Amino acid sequence: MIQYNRDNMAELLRAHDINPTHQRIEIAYALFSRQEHLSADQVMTIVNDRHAETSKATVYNTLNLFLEKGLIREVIVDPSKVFYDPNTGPHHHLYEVDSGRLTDIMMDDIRIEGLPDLPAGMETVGIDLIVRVKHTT
Amino acid sequence: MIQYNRDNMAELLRAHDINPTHQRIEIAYALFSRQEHLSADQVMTIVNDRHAETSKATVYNTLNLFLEKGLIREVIVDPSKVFYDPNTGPHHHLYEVDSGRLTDIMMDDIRIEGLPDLPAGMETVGIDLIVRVKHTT
DNA sequence: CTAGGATTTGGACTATGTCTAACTCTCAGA
DNA sequence: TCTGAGAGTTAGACATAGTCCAAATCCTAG
Repeated sequence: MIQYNRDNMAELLRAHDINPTHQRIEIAYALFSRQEHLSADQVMTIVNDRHAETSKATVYNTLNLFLEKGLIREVIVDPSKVFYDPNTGPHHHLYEVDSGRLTDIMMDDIRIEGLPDLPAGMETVGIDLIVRVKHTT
Repeated sequence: MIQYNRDNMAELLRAHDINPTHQRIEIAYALFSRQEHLSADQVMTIVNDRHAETSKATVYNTLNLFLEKGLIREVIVDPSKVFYDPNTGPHHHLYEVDSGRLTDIMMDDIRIEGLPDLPAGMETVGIDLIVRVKHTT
């Protein structure tokens, strides 16, 4: 089990061709240390917990940079906000529609069969499987 | 093949326990006659094509009412807007990330196996499978 | 024709996310 | 040590999807 710290993060960023600045390290640390799905808003709250030091623009810039560089993945399940997922391996998602909680489903056992061939001239970017659940009251 | 017209729509609405008003009929007709995935914005443009006669508030009210009553389904693939799908049967979606086009995958042959059991006290609301593709070039 | 509930409306409002121009930081070179 | 250029950050204005609300309008039963 890897312990995440700021030094780790700097290496991780460099490995992805990202110049590791203070803000970027903090944002990466927020995501990777908790291995959770966070919205931009949540990232900003966490990073600015003690002293406000990172602006909204930087949070969005950074998350989009991380996306481009393949460091994180975005998960689109809620029309009102995007979640960012530090786990870029193949896996799927369980979304609790009433609480808004989003968790991983490990993919090892899931098989999707019978997908039709793609139209010519297209290639797959990704396959997202989202299981939406709610609490039975 | 069913021909969709305004009278059909009124019946359809009544069958779903919705009072068929002019605006609701027009909005339902826009969705069902073309069997396409439309955003709220597109619905509004279509309905107000000749003379502006339906307000933004009504479009949103109505789409949300249709959703509640199970007449249509929402498809969340793009962080910037929700699509509404008149096809409520079980099927999945193909999303062209570069063009923004969203189409159905009509295969009944798709099988998803190996899904883990749900945590106790939860029930499935729906399973969304989205295949994201882009044009090769 | 009328009253009252259902529906629609314009416009104000909220929230997520983008853009821009100014500012700051870093670091290589003199 | 100083300098300046490029990269990064910032506040705040802006864009846009969607919600909310009080007032106006539209049925429909009587």
